[in-house]
Amino acid sequence: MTSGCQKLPQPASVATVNGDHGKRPTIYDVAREAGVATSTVSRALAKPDRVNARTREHVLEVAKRLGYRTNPLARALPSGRTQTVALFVSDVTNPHFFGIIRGAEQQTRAAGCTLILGDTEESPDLESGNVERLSGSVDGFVIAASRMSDREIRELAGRHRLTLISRQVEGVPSAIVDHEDGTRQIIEHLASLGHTSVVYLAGPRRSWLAAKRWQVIRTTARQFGMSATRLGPFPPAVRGGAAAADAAFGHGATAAIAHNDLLAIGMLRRFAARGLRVPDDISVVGYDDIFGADFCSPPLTTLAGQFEEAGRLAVDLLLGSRDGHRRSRSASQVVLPSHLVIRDSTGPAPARQ
Amino acid sequence: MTSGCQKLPQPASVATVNGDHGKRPTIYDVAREAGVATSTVSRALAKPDRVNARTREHVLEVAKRLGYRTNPLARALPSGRTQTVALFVSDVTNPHFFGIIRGAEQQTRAAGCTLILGDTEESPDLESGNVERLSGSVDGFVIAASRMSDREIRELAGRHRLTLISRQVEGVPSAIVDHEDGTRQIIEHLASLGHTSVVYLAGPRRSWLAAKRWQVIRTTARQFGMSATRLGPFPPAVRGGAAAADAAFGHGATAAIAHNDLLAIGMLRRFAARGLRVPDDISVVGYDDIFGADFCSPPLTTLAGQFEEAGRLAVDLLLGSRDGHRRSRSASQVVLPSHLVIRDSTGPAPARQ
DNA sequence: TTGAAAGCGCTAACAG
DNA sequence: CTGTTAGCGCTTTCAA
Repeated sequence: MTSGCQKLPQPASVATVNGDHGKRPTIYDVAREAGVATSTVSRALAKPDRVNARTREHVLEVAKRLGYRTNPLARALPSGRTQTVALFVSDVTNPHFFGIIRGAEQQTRAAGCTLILGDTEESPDLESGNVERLSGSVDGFVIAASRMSDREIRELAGRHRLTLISRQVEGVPSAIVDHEDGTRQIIEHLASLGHTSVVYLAGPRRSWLAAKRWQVIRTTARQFGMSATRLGPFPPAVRGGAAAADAAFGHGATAAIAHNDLLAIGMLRRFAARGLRVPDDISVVGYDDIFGADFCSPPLTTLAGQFEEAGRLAVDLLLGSRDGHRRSRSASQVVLPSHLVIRDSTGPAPARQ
Repeated sequence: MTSGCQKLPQPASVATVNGDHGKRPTIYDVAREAGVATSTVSRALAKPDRVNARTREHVLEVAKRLGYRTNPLARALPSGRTQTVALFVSDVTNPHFFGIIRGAEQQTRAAGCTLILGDTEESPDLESGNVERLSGSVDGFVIAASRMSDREIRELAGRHRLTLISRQVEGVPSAIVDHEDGTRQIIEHLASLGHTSVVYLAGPRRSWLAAKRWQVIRTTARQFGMSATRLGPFPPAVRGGAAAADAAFGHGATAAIAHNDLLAIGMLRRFAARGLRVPDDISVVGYDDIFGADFCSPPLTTLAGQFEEAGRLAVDLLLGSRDGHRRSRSASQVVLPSHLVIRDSTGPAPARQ
């Protein structure tokens, strides 16, 4: 199973290009060439101000001449600091994570570190398994839309540096987009259009977001005198849309809130295929404002948020650049604003027949 | 600049959870506890068949009891093998790369390795810079849609293990989707619809694909008695579509081939905004069949390919699992089949006025 | 300010 | 089959 990574033929022309017998020069080579001790080379490279200016210049010059490149592994061994951060998402092909990935990548790079990306395929076991596997080669973890239980997360956070995206667990730093307030906005929007009955097409059973959203939909709907029903769970992907659409239609609601845009887009397609008009017959709302939400038919009303910023923040929290000073008792739980983007998939409730 | 990754506060309750003073047990701990030498522990872990069955059992049992986890850094230092592969894409937010990323991730994991993802932002310098930076922490590189020159790539391939996706360079292993034949299919399709004049909305100047495609469009169009014009370059993103659409319309062609689906979708939107009908007034074709190509308006005719497989293959080629035996003189250059997906954005050429 | 030397945790000869 | 002993390349006391 792990055999694939064993035999690695050398690059074709290694000897041709690299003069030094194909081996990278080490600080020993530099030290010898420069006539100083290895520790001096190490200092000149890592903490330039703790070395005489002239020797530093000299060492650096020699290092450059020899084409010296510091070996990150060797550097990491004593310190344990790998300058690497791992990001796990539940599905790399879900456009929802694009912004998160991009933001995390940017911030990681800005901090001089490297990002490792993992796909956990909606599986809590793959999440914890990956953490264990990479623990040791990574300085910390960012988990987006974790499917683990609060207990598992807290346990993991106790043993590893860990921050969360789109998930809140007490005592664990996190960055989320305000979907509670956002969900309220959705209900208000639907209420203002005269809808009195709404269904929520739920996401995965283990999704914390799905639970939270349903909770807010339920209580807010009640405030507005609307009936609310939860259907599902459905896979949070376009392919889940057919079943979701049929369920929503079967229920007879005039408005449907899908767990995410992928599901909503899938529903749109199914409605079209069945000859139902959106929003005339039924209104549809999604979450995330993903790529495509603006050009599907009809363009989707959806809750947008700063997910790229969430990615950046999560990395910041992990590396301590932002919350470093005020490390209060409770871990920082950042909530980013969200706003409802109203497009054409929502409209006035159809007149009661 | 690299300060962000320095100070890393320990996880909150490390002492609470971890009995051993918060330090991970090493093979020394296991060896002492098991009453054997460290080398025996090492063997029991790494090459189980080179150790007495009973001692192995014992060692493994002790290791588990102590919660031993092998330190990948320490393991990698002597061997230089990090069990890690880096994948660079020119833009992480381009859905085109989803399949590639997913395929590469899968195959890497299947080989017991870990994938590092990098965004090179369309910059050849970032590509080579990233390679240099990660060289040493990675066993090899996969670069998708490289913007480097052939010379640079060859030079890099000489010093590092490297495979390419969507790019062919002599002597460097690669996996591409057959866009030459695919482009031919596109032209044939347009010709069969009666189009006699086609424009190619070109991708980035440094894009090898863009150059290749134009070349095939040009020669094939001639064979079919069509006129072909290249316009651009345009940014290969939705936002590039407005300029591309205007240019295509201004040119007066009845068919437009966009460098990729992102650009094509952007064009579709611009045409709609300007009141032009697709395909009645102008036909539009894209490349990649990305997420969204099937539900934009109108759904896009585009060239589809097995990009996920390309991702898998590139990793395979890198790790040597597939081409290991037949390491012939010329590096393997795999070409995957492509096929034209005909949707509603192409139609009969408008009658000549 | 610089050098000598002892590791970081694991692997790989080389003996036994 | 198992133990001893060097390293891998870099950092880091501790002296000088």
